[in-house]
Amino acid sequence: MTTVSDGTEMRKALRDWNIDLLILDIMLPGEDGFALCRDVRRTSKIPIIMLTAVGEDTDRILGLELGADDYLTKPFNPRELLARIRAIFRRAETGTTEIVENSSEKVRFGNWVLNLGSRELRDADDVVVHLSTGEFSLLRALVKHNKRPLSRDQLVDIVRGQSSIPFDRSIDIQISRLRRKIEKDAKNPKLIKTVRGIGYQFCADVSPL
Amino acid sequence: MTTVSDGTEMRKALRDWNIDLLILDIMLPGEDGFALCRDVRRTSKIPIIMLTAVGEDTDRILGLELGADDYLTKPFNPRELLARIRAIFRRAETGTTEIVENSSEKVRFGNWVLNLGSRELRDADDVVVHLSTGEFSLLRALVKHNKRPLSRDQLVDIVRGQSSIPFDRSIDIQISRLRRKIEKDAKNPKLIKTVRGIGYQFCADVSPL
DNA sequence: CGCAGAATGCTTCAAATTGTTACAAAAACC
DNA sequence: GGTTTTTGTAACAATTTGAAGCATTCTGCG
Repeated sequence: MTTVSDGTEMRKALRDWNIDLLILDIMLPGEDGFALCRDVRRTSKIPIIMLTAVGEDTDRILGLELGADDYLTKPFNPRELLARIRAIFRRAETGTTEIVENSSEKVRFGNWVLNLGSRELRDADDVVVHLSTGEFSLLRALVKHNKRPLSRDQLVDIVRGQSSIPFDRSIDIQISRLRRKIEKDAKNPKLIKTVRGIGYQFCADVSPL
Repeated sequence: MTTVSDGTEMRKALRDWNIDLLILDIMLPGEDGFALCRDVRRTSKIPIIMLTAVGEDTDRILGLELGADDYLTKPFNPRELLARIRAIFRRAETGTTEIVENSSEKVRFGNWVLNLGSRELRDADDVVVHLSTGEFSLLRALVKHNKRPLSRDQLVDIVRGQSSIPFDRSIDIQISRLRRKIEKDAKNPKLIKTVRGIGYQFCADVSPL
């Protein structure tokens, strides 16, 4: 669970983490909840629960019209919140792609098995391929955000925990080194594809093991 | 059970002990419970129960938003506290990594058995490998915080009970000596891995015996 | 098509970080 | 007191990483 205090932080969190659900208070400093809700909806189908003040019927209606999936009146019963969250996920059972869960220790993709606990990458013959700390972090980030393009900024932020300076090409070099290790043909990458103008994207199917 | 009286002590306890569950009073000297809760959540998935004053609904909501798993209103019934603790552990049944319990005397990892009481390390043939005091402390710290990276500062603090002076490399040498004793191939460590820029991480599966 | 400009790939190299050896100080032991 | 063990310091070796810079690929346009 990530808690942020304004729209800017929210966008950053949505970008850097795999957020499954958004709970949005209407009363916020800076941009209000409605604006954020509409904004998120433009780019994402992530479930949104809006928190409204007591009995503001118009607020609820507006929120739902702007794309919220549910609303809750403050003060609310946590059990009710949990119930609504479960309900939303039941409802959205269909098209989710979040295969990689935080809890799963090993994941498989292509002919590789990546052990997230022991930081080991093994090929089909169970032979360990050594990854440096940076290579492992980068691969973990890509695998975790499987099938969605990540910008260099995002990757630097995830791997190094700081935002990148302009003209920073370090990620490109790490990608290059990683490809050399995990791609059959580094010239024709099948796992880590370049999304020109955006960044990189992990393309293989990732399944927990 | 460990009881501490402020945030600083809490962080120290969380770092130096294997805490399974945190009960956090909102009313605290210094940093308040919310700040601590959010802070803990940034680095840990440890279950948190917050203690709130009577009927402060907003407190409850805020606590849950900041990552608490449950709340309890003061004054509370001890039975209820127990029930909620059990519920949380049931709920979290899935992805817990805290295999090493405080109570277990011996642990196994790789081909080794470490007796935490008698401070003896034995190999698969039951032969004792002698560890110095420092080596044992370091190994115990790593095993206890199994699968999470520990900074040099943390390790020095745990092993020597004082914070390190800058440019202190003593931990690196101790790690090197420990690896020479417990790793099959000290050049390719499987048990104690380096996390560049962070510290060291114990990677093997640890199970109580 | 061919070209210019931009984005990306990748080699080389130096800086930063970590690993390890040798030796001395400190502590423990007898 | 003398000896052994343990631990830290200094120095050097090995590894990892990012910057510089050139090569290559892609895109839009004449």
